Amino acid sequence: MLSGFSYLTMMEQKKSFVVFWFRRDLRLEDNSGLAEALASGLPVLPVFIFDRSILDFLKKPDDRRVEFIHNALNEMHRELAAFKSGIRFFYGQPEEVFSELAADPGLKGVYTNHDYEPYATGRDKAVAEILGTKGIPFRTFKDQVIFEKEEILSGQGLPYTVFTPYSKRWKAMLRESDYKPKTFPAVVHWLSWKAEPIISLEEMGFRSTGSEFSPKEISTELLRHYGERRDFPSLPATSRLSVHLRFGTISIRRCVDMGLKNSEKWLDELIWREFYMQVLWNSPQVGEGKAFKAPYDRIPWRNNEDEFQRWCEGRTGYPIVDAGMRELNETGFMHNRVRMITASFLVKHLLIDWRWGEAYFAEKLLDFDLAANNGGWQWAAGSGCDAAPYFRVFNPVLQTQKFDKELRYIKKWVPEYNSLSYMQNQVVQHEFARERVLRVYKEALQGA
DNA sequence: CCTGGAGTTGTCCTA
DNA sequence: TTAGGACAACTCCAG
Repeated sequence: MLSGFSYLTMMEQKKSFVVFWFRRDLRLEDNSGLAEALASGLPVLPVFIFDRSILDFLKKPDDRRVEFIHNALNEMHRELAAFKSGIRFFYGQPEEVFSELAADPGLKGVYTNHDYEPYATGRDKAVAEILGTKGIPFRTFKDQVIFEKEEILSGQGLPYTVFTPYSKRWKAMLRESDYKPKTFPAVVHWLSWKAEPIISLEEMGFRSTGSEFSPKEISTELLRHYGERRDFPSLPATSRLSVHLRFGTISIRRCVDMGLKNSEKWLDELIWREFYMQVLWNSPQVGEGKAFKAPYDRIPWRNNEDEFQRWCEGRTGYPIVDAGMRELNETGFMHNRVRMITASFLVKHLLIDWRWGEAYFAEKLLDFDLAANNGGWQWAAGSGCDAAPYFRVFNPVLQTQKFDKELRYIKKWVPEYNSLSYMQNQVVQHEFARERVLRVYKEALQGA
């Protein structure tokens, strides 16, 4: 669906312009590629493509992520109206879109930010080739991370596979680098054109869920207490910025600045994000269903469908596990501590393949990010890069005593936690499951 | 090449 | 009641 494009072609034929292509960087401020496009001196036409090959893959019409993206774009679209401009929206395949765009002799370049996932790199390569045949430069920039790809290497020149030395090196490099916000030139030229309203969710087969999105402000007060409060799921003590970092509605440079000033612990979380991104970049097989540590692919998973269903729906009979799954199902978010508990439970207590859990989280999480989700699941399963040792089995009861002693979180999501029928219906007994997983892992990994 | 310290988030048993 | 070690070695990484 490329309608409306011919108007632009006719109007702009005489005039040179460049395109800025938004993807995971849905903001106008401190946006590397956008700042570069504006610095080109030519009028900038902002473009967004609702990518059919991604949208057609999504299962449900009420997808919170599509709605989030839609909202973020609409906001920028309205801001750009003040400049008599707006985002040019497309609904289709990126290759098709750029074949059409490249037909305009006025197009002098396409600017965008680096996107590191396997699908994205393939897509960008194809787009670069299409543009290349017309002699149109495709210029891409680092924006969503401080350090990317192979910028952080060990003394042996290899990518790190252990977090702590990686983070030390990351912090040392930060001290010598310029991570300041990318500012616009004094005079900016947006392409002036008669922009149309954003394509509706309904036109693309989606509908609004009415979800409320977390604010993208960071409270310095929250960050100052982050280290000591972040593990308690009943407290509003985490930043809730994961979704904004996922879609680029907030700048990583601004976050790092806040972390440096207010919370080393939170800064570490931002470094974890980059750590897992570089793991995926340097070991792309982890994104294709492979265990980072190959011997872990020998584990004979039980993969009981009924038990998996109970885990998905929050009916395991373990209140802290069920609370987490219900929070996820109802809101598209789950507190970090509870992500670990639910993941450990699926993999260790139920002996279900971590890929099943990874796929379920991928479908449900508003802040879903391939690198972080895969890294987290492989960490929980023990199969990952810098994984938890396999004999570390979370005890749901002890975790509750430590992190939800007053049962506030549990009562919110599992009000029937105290009923006899609920308590008598545990999917598996902890002691039994613990001994079973230790035995199965040990046997599978023997001689590895 | 060698050396040695260290490794996100835990649990359980023993003394 | 509480502190310490086992759990499993292994590999990473800096010096």
